[in-house]
Amino acid sequence: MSETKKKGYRDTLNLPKTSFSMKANLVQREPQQRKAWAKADIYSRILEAREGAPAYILHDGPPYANGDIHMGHVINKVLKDLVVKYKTMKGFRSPYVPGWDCHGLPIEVKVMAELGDKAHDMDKLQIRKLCKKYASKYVKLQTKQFESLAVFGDFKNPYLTLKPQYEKGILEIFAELVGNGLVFKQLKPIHWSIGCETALADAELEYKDITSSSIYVNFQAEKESHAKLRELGLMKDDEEEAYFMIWTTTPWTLAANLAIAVHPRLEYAAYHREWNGRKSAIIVAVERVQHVIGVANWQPDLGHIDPNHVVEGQELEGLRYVHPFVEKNPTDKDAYMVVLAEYVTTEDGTGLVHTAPGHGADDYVTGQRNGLAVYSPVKDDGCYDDTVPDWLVGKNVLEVDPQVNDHLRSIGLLVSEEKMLHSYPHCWRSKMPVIFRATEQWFVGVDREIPSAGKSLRNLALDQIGGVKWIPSWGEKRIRGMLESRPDWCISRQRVWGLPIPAFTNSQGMSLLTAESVLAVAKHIGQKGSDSWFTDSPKEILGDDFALPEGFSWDDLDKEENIFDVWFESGCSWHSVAAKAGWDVPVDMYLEGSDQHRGWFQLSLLPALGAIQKAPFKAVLTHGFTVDEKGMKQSKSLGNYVNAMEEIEKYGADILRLWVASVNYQEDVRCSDELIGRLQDAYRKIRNTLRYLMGNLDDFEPSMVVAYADMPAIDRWAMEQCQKLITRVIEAYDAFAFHRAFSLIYNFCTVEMSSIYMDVLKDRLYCDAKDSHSRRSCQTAMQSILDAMVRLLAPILAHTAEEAWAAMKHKSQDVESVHMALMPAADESIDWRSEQAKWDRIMALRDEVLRVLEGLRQSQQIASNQEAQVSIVSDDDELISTINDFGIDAFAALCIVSNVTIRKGQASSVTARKSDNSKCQRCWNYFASVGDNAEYEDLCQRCFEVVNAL
RNA sequence: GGGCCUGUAGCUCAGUUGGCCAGAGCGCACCCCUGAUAAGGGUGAGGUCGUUGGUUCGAGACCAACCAGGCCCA
Repeated sequence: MSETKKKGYRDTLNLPKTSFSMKANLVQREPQQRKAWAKADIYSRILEAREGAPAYILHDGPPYANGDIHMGHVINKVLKDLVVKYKTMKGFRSPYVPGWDCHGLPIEVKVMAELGDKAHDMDKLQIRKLCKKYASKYVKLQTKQFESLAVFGDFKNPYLTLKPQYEKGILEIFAELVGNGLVFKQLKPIHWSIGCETALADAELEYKDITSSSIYVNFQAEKESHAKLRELGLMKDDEEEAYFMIWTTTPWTLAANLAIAVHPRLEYAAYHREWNGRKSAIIVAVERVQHVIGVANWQPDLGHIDPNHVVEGQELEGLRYVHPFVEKNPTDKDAYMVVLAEYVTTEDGTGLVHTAPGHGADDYVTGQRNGLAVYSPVKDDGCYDDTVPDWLVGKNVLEVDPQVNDHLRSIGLLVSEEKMLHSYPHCWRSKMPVIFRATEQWFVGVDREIPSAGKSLRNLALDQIGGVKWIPSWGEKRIRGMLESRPDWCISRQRVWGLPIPAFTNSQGMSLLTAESVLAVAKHIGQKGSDSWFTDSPKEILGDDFALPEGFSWDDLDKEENIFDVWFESGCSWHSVAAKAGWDVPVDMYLEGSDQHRGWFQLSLLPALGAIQKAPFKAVLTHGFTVDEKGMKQSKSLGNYVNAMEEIEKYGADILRLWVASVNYQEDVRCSDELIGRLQDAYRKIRNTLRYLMGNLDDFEPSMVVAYADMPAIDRWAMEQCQKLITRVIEAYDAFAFHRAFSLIYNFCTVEMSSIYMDVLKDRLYCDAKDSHSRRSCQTAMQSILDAMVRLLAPILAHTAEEAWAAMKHKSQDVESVHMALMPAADESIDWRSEQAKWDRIMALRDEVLRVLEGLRQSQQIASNQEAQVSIVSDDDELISTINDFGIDAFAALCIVSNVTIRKGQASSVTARKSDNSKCQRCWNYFASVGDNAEYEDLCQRCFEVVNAL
């Protein structure tokens, strides 16, 4: 036999042939695909294809229009796109309108920083114009970046919170809240950013560790309270001076101290001490005495408490003290007395809490309860006003602690000073520590009853979140906790880049803010945009025909200078976007990172409940954050930051999409270049599986289909596995468990297809006659599997599935894009469930055979499995009949060996050895029939027949 | 400090209401094929199930504490 003749048989084989290349070249190929999609306006075409179909609305939460996208955006947008693409393929009309949050501090701060000193010469409108330009720039940039991930959506008409029509929608909702009596103005301590000179929302705070001055200060009891103190046994001696000792980490707030709070049921006592000839009785909580002695560094033998004179806090109520350095009460209300508060603890401090109602949330509540003023002697810039002692006037409160401490020390009231490291809120933009400061702010009250609902916002929210589907389910617990404890929503900001709060005031300080006035403003701003608030007169804004309420006149009307919290703006998107697009509210799904329980989810819920008494969403899906490969927070400064665009440009969008689909997004997602790069292996396996299927279907036509019942058993097995795959993957998609869908498909490619079916099939596909029943049978199975797989993969591998769909010669549906196709449905007539046990036995025996063959290979007795013949002895009748039913030759083919025998015996065993037969030079099997035909003595009978017929 | 969440092989994931020696795929090591070839196949080695207690006849699964990490808040 000459070499040339040997090689000659190659041409008689049916080898794979396909235009679907093995190399993906994603980085080059994907942009072309996207260009083609854009040209065909795929997004619109898909929606047209679903005209009249039931809707599934995933309403986009607007990212902030600032900076390049990061891995968090990638996860978020890809997950959204997976949902939309899947629901579309399930037959829903699923429009996706992306949005951007365009107003707000980050942009304004950035613009101001870029302007530097020039900012002083510019008016609000000029600055707003630059802000708009800035936001628009990033909307454009991020649009490109999102589109490069193959996210399908109406990127030509996104929703932007700065658009007049969007702004109008916000004001319409605001009008509802005003009409329901939920909006009010109040002097209240709020988080104030000195750096940005504005109030901050909770969501705008970042907690960082800082070192503060922790001081213990004696407040001297007033003389008029001595009698009561003696009565309580807290003062014993006429020569004694009595003190209340407080502890604070914000010495600068002492200037605004108006009271001392004690817990009504905690025990307090006087610590009697004599030092330098002076006697003092220092009142502290009993539990804190030892601690105080420690920090004050007092010699224990110089003092004591009297265990017979321990009193409850409530007995101290009303006792008065002298402010350590403010000579005269600067407020018009009572001050400088002991009050009661439940929140006082003995975890730290002295059990007596310095209370400044203008500088703390708890303090404010306590102050209100006790008739104290909301005194906040700090100006916008963080400096004291002139109501404080001269030595403090004009000083910056963030720098003044040492001076306050020195002063207290000089007058002998500072007991102890130490440094303490603790977590403290900072402004997310200026990065400076935030202070609590009382200012006039607009609020949405969460505990005010809505007349039509008979419930407060808080109660409505708590009632309704149970009706929302939270994915994962603990989302409900999380938002419930937040709703239970959240304060009134401070919606005003003292900045320029945003939507103005549409209120007017007159010179008497009366506010004009009614549902009607807000709607009038809404109409104006809807036409002219929010810039018009700054340019137009109240009359122009409200309209000539607006009837001013009593007490107001056109010549005495000023426009409010505050703008809305951006969260209020984005929180109205369900109305400004969803409702206005004609979608049913509540929409089907909101999908964001888990931080949005406090952010967008909650701050969309509240306006919706306030306006329409309904939650804006039926389901809320949350995902975790990206962390580095060790599970640590990612940050640029730590150097564990993954640049999203670099990853996309390096690997291609489908790899990133595959990565997103492969991880369990409910937890934090570990992310690094290496981790993403590993998905290339999975991608290649999947791609090659598709390629192999396509390669062997080149000559297959729908007319050649073989009925399931007429198929050889192994083909039926493949069909069964395919139905199982479809069933499981659809289940996974329906549960939004994309990582399960991924792993099912990937394992199917690796095990059922590559390792088993496609390997086993080679002999039939390549060597059987081209149009033989056996070949057409497995091609039928392969066609069916390919068609199902491409569609199951389409939401994830958006580009690759499209490429495959285009390369397929035949497909189940006549649609131009795989993304318009419908998801496959399992064929219920194929009962894979009851066949499973049988196949498990067969495959287990196959595994055993393969192990034995590996032994032969290791000892160099065989190279390929085809060289072997196998003998199986079993004591298991059921197994023997299972194999015989399957067919002993079919089982040999399944193991890719040339011959298998099976017989009953006492002890079970699998043995193998090199075949006695000669090798067929065409199919490489070692069959007994090789040499039977004189014309082709190097062929087996099957190959002889095939070759002879050519 | 509080609320919510997470911690199973190097990686990504399974482990139903507690019950046989803890699974898969990838990766890795070794081997084979060269008619899926910048492919394909086989075998194998990898785990104190974060730690420590407890409940139970029996716990990766239940409880507690702790450790590590994340988000949100104070």
